[in-house]
Amino acid sequence: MPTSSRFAVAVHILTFLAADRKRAHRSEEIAASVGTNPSVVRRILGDLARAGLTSSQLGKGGGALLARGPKKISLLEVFCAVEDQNLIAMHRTRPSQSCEIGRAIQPVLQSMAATAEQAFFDALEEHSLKDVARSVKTAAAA
Amino acid sequence: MPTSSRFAVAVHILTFLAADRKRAHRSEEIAASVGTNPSVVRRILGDLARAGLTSSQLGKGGGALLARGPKKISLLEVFCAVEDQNLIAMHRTRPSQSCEIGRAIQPVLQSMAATAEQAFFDALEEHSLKDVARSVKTAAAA
DNA sequence: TATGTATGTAACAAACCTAGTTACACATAT
DNA sequence: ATATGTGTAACTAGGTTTGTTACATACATA
Repeated sequence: MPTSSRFAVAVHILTFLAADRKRAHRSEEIAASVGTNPSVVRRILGDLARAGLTSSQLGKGGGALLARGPKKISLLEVFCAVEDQNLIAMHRTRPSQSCEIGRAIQPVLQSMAATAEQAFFDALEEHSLKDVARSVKTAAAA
Repeated sequence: MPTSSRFAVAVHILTFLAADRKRAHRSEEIAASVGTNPSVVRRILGDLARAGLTSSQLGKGGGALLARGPKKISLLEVFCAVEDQNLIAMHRTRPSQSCEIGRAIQPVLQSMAATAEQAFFDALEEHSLKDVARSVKTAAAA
């Protein structure tokens, strides 16, 4: 169950920045494209900056900039910057420790979940922001 | 972000059933192992039964049973039975349709998300309930 | 240096989802 | 008939996400 849309918004923001790297873009400008509030954009830009994917300039003419070329930004990096990396959650309550299954199930599940999560991450790593930007441009031209 | 623990609970329930297929197990008995309320177990058993993974018997001596051998139940089936299959959510609000990026980003993202989700599913499919049951038994013996 | 601009972040509300709880109708074995 | 156990609805409490507002701070520029 996908509860957060932060990854989608983050990729949108980065694609927006990638489309014109000549100047900084204000959160207000980006928010208009995303269809949300500038503050929401700044919140996510905060995560992206902390992950080293963007930088920001204050004051007049300021805004957000891509910190490196879109070819060098993978979707995995974006995902890790803004989303919880646990795709599979364990029990909310602790299983009975007096039951053999209750005692042993979580580590077993964790390790199997880890292989699936790793496969997911590996696939995300295959796509770069450049790929997204290119596909968007192609779709827009059609 | 993993908001639901249904998959973990479902696997726990099925592992419990797999450990003793000779008789039906009551939701109360299973709930004690999981550490939750019998009604929560019955709710998830309902999903599992709808997916054809378990069956239930009413009345005295009743309870839940595995509908087939644990070797023939993959974790992917369990996941699909109880969880939303979209690991990556799109924007909550609709992006600006007057912006090229806003118009094109979602299908592009969807298709890239689909490859990552597929990789996740493929990995889950590699593990059967039997694998889980075996690992749990091994861990319990140690 | 003063001014205007844009960010970063906190605080709060609204909407939504999950899991726990209770209750009860219905099916089934004995 | 009776006791047992499921299936499901309804409700609550708790947590999370996003939208919104507000404001201190940093920076460019005149």
